[in-house]
Amino acid sequence: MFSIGQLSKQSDVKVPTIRYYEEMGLLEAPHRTEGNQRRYDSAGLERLRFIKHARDLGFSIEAIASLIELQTHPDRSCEAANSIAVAQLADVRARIRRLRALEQELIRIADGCDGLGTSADCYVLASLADHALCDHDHDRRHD
Amino acid sequence: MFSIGQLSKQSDVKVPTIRYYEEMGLLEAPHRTEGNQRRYDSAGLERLRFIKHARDLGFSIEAIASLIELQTHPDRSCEAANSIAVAQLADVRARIRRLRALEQELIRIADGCDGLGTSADCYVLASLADHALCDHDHDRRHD
DNA sequence: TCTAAACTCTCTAGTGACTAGAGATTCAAG
DNA sequence: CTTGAATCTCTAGTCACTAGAGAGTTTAGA
Repeated sequence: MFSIGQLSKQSDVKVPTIRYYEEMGLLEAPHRTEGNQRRYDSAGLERLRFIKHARDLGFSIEAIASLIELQTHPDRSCEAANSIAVAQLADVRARIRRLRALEQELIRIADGCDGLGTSADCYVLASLADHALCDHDHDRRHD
Repeated sequence: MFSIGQLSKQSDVKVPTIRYYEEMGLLEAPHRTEGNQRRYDSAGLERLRFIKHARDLGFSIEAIASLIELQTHPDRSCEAANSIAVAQLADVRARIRRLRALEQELIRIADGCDGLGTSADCYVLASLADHALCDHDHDRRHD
């Protein structure tokens, strides 16, 4: 039996975050002591590690909830799990593409300025002021 | 003279976002009509485009505030502007690195599952449950 | 057994950069 | 002068936490 603090250490998830996951329905509410403190068993730890790993891979809480749903029904098809993973991969790849475009743009901007002049003729500031100095458009939504 | 709606169209920034930028101190509070509506001049539009462009490049509101500070003091050294841009570039590159690691991991996970089996022996779920199936560690903070 | 330190409880509020909506007012076109 | 679109302020919601207050509980040592 673990206290929430012990669970936190074993899983590398902070205590308030564990309570948050419980509130979000990702973690089952564990037993309580007479004094109302949470006590977890190893199943709880396993579940938390699953959540942590999925969060580290960038899955949303919602996606994780779906994955857990599947996990608790071993007889179901894993089609849904597969498509969640594939969607996550596509999302990561789209972010990488956008960030690479930003990287190019920022290289151009940063290289144009050595930081030695005055801000009146700073290429960084000029580039931001005048979109025409850009090579191409850039969208938002890169994070 | 533009209304906030016209400014919005010219800049491709939504109306509530313009008001938000004003509240955050990025945009000067413009003149008002007798009926209390905002009226902007072309300087306001220019400023807003600067902000939009910087946001598109991923600069934080705080970083943009610093850049604007510099912009309004043309005699100052642009060292700070340069280092903000360089820091932003470093940040983008760090994110790309993390996302690439995630991409590899997700490829491995998604490839291990064709979606045809049951969730009991789904490689996606197994991978998430058992961190040992991973090639390496992955951090959070990728977005 | 007592005490003190460490831990845990619930609750509220804050983060960043917006977005959504209510309800009231103002503007511009016909 | 009317009507409909635009604008105003204000509050609350988003996501995934994080921080802090103030009260109660557990545990290790004396």
